[in-house]
Amino acid sequence: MNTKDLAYFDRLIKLKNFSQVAAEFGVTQPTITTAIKRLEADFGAKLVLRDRVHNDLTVTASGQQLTIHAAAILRKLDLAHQEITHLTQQRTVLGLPPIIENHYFPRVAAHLQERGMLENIETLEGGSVQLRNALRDGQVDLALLGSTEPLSYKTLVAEEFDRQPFNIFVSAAHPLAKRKRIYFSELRREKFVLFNNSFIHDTAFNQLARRNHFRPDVVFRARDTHIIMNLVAENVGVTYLTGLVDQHRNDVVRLELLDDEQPEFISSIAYRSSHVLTPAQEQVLAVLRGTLED
Amino acid sequence: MNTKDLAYFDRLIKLKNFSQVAAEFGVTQPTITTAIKRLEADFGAKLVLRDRVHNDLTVTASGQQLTIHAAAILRKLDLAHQEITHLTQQRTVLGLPPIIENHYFPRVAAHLQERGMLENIETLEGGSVQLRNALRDGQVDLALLGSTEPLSYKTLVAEEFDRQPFNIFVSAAHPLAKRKRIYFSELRREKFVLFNNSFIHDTAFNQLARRNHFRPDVVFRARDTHIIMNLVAENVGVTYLTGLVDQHRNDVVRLELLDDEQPEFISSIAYRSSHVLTPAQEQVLAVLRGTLED
DNA sequence: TAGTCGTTATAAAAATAATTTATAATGGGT
DNA sequence: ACCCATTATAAATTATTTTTATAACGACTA
Repeated sequence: MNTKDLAYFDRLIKLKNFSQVAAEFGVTQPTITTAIKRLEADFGAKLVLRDRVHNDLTVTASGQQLTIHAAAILRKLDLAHQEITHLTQQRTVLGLPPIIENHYFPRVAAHLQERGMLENIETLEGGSVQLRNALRDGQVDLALLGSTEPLSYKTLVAEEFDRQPFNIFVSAAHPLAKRKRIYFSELRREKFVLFNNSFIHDTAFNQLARRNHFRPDVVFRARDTHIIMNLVAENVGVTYLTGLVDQHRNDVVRLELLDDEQPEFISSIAYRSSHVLTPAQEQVLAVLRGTLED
Repeated sequence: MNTKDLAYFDRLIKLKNFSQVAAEFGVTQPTITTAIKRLEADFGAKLVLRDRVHNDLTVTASGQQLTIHAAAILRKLDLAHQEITHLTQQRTVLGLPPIIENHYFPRVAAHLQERGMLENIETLEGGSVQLRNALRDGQVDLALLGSTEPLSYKTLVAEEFDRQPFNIFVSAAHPLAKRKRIYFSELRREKFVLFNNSFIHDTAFNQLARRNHFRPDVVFRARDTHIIMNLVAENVGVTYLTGLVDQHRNDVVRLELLDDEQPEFISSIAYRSSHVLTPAQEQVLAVLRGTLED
C-alpha cells in the first residue's frame, strides 16, 4: 500500500473536496478518486460517502478509524525522514527554554567549546510546551526542558538534573523589599508582571493562586526575563520566577516563598525514546550530563 | 512510498539475508535488493552494510532508526485493517479474564440477551496482561480487565467499575478456618496454591510477600479457580484470591486480610483510545456500564 | 586451483500500477 | 435550458515494480 494514498486521504478528510486535494498535491482529480477507491478496496470498506447533492462528504466509521491511524502513520514517516536527515548530518539541534539557556547553557557551552563540539550545535528557543512538541516532531534532537511535574511521556526519555523553588521578586523600592520570606497569600493586593503563558511559570503560578483562593491581578506578560525584571525594578508590579534568573542587580529584591507544597521548577534533559542518537549526539548528551547532573 | 518496502526492510533486519526475505514474501531476490535501494534513496542514507565477506549484514544508525519507525508503522497499518474489519462486521470481540467472566459476566450476558445483542459477541479469555496486548493489537474491541493499579495507558481508555480486596481461602479442615481475619505475616509457614502468573493476582501476591519480608512456599499454580478451590478444600495449601470467586461451598473458608495498604483487585472496562466504536459496540459498552457501574 | 555453493548486484524485459486526458454524469443555481 | 461545480469512468500514457537472466564475489572443498 502506498503512503501517498494515505496522504491524499488525510487531506480529503480535512478539505472534503476531491478537486482541492488534487490541486494541493499538484495531481489531477481522477488521481484522488482512484486513490480513495484503492484504499476502500484495500480495507474492504467504504471510507467516505460522496454526497454531491449537498456538496458534502461524510466520513464513515471506517473512514474515521483510518483517519486516526493514517495521521499517525504519516507523522511517523515524517519523523523517520527528519531523524535520518539529522543522523546523516553532523548537526545536533538542541532545544532550550530561555531561562535554562541563560542560566545553565553558558557552562554547557564552555565544555562543548573545549571539545570543539559547539559549532555543530544549533539551538532552538521556545517555551517548554513548544519545545516538547518540537522534540516529538523531530525538529529537535535533544532538549533541556522545564516542568512543574517530573516529565513522563512514553515517547520521551527525561533525566531530571535540578529542582529550584520559585521566588517572588519585588522592586528595591517596594514596601516588601525589606522582607526575606513571604507567604503567597500576602500578595493578594499586588500587581503582577509575569512570563508569557507558553511557559510553565504560568502553570505553577496558577496552581499557587488557586490554592490560595484568589485571582491575582496580572498587569503585563512578557516573553523575556530582562523586560520583566526592568518592569519590576520600576515598580510596575512584582513577579514570580525561579531563582535561576539573573540576580545580580541591586534594584530588585528576591523573596522566598513560605507556602507548603509549592510547585518547583524541574529541569530535565530530554530526547525521544525512539530516537537513535548519533555518536555526536551521544557526546553532546554526555557533556550535558557531565555538566548538569553532578 | 510503498509500505511493502518497509515490510521487506523490517524482515531483512531480522533475517539479515536478502534471499530468505524474498522467499518469505514469495518474490525474487532482486526485488528485495531494489526495495532496499529505494528506501535508501528515499531517506538519503545507507540503511544496511552488506558484508558478503562474513556473510553478515550490519544495520547503520539510520537503519536502526528506520527499523523502529517501520515496525510501528506496520503495526498501525495492521491495526487499522483489523479494526476496520471488525467495524464492517457486526461482531464485537470482548476480552474477559476468567475471574471477571465468572463473577460479572453472567449479569452482563443477561442484559445483552434481553436486547438480542448476545449473539454478536465473541469472547476471548485470557489473563489481564495478555488481554491488554490483544486489545492493543486489535484482536479485541472491548475488554474487562483486572489490575492492582488504576489502568493508565495513553493508548487505552479505562473506566474503573469495582474494587475488591484480596482474601485468603483455607480448607474448612484447616486450623485457621475458625478465624475471620488474619494478617498476611501469619501465613509465613503455609503452603500456597496460586493462580498462574499471567494473572495480576501474582503481582498483588508478590507485593504483599515483599512487604512482609518472606518468600512464600508456592506448591502449585493453576489457571482455573475451581481447581485451586478444590486443592484448597483438600488442604493441599491455602490460596490468595479476590472475594469475587465462588464462595458457595462449605469446605472452604474465606478470611479477610488485616494488613494496611493491601493491593486491591481493580476491575475496569477498557478499549483503545484510537478506536472508533461501531453503534453495536457502543451499545455493548452502554450495557457494560449500565450493568457494572451502578 | 578449478569447481561449486551461497551470497548480493545489475541490466533488460515484462508485468503491474498510477496518473492523465478526455469526457460523462449529476444536481443546484441562474 | 444552460452553466457551474462537483465526482466518476475508460482509455491512453507514464511510472514503478518485479522477474529473468546473468555477473560478481568470496568461502569452502575435492
